[in-house]
Amino acid sequence: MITNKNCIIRLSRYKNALYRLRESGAVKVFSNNLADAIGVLPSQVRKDFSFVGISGNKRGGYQIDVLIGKLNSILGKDELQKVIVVGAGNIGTALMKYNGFEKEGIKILACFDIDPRKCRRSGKIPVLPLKELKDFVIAHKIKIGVIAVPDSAAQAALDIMIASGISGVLNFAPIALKPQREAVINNVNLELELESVIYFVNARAKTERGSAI
Amino acid sequence: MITNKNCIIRLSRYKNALYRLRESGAVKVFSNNLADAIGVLPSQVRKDFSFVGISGNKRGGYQIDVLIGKLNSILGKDELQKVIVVGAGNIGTALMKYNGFEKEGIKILACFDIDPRKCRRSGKIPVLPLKELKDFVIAHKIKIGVIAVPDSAAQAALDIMIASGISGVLNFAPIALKPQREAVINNVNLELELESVIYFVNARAKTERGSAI
DNA sequence: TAGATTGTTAATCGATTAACAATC
DNA sequence: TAGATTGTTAATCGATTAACAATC
Repeated sequence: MITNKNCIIRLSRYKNALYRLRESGAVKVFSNNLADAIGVLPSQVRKDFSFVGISGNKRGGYQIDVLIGKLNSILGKDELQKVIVVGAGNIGTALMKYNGFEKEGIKILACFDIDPRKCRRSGKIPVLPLKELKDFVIAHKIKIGVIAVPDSAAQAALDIMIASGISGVLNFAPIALKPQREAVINNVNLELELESVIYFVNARAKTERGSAI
Repeated sequence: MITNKNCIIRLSRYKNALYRLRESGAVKVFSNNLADAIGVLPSQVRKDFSFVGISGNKRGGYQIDVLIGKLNSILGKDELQKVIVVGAGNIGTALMKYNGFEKEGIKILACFDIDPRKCRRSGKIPVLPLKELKDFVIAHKIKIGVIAVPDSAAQAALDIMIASGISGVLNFAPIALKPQREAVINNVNLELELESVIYFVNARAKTERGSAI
């Protein structure tokens, strides 16, 4: 099994590039085309494919249709991926309104919030009371959830999610979560992402000033 | 100069942990305390400090106050970091409403949108017409910007930003951007982050089914 | 066949971890 | 002094890149 997150993300990028290539009329593709398309080396492409057991034709490259099919299967696009969001705040709402998930076969079935004033049963994606999370997740056999609650509520949210059978979490709370049993947790910390940009810009500015002397 | 983004992110985490330690009354700290606090090895802590020229006292650890000061200086917290956001959609709005930036010395001065209906001069953070971006960025000497516009508008947004003097960008558009001159670009792709969780959950499920046979 | 491309093995690179001499 | 901790050097690890035999 692959454990390299970068590899998975590249597989997604290959797939997106392949859709564009197919639309422009291409039928087959070589590792160097794909490499150019996403900005890596051809050997990286072949290595990634080798990791996940994708093979092409010596000298003949890869059939785009076949390749898209294989990548979709590997990335879990064969079936609809059902997701819930916990926390109907800014980030949670942004995710619910985001249109890009549908075309990727990802469907946010519901959002949950502890604040009854934020709950709305009507609407394309219902916002339900947190209490209902467990039954909902079990009923819909949901495995993936997003945590978009304040820091102080994040661990409790995770505990409920895990207890309900969720085993993969995308976490936006800037806090280290401890799952009660093994789970996939992917942390996205927007503050740190912005801080890292700030650091590198400032560092560059300092270096340039320094070297100008 | 450090080029390792992970290292910078750890420095931020050390700093946050140090604030907590100081609040609980601690005055000095050892590399293993910090390591425990953020979940890395003590040698990683010392290595990171060595990268950025932070030194402590042999046998005496590090003075928390001094250490916080040094980290803040390295991370650019000495001065207010002024940031603009381009795109007043879901993500842009979520960032504007997010309260965590202020305590980190990050201030979103304004948001810009091409759609005049989204513009509001009043309000804590004004939403201004995109046309005004250049003058605003020059007038306020802004170096950092966030791209939160749809894919199709992202490259144009970057071009305007770069032309206005911005040299660091946090980009939420799921597209590869090409800066017209050298710039720091940090891409956050929420879709890929979620897809990677989905992959690892599915992969684990498959492996477990496989190994159960 | 000659030439091009894959798939895999080997080399490189960068980051993390371990080890340990210096020293407080 | 003996013991503990730093700071740095060396070893390890994992991922990326290069090289090349296999082969279409």
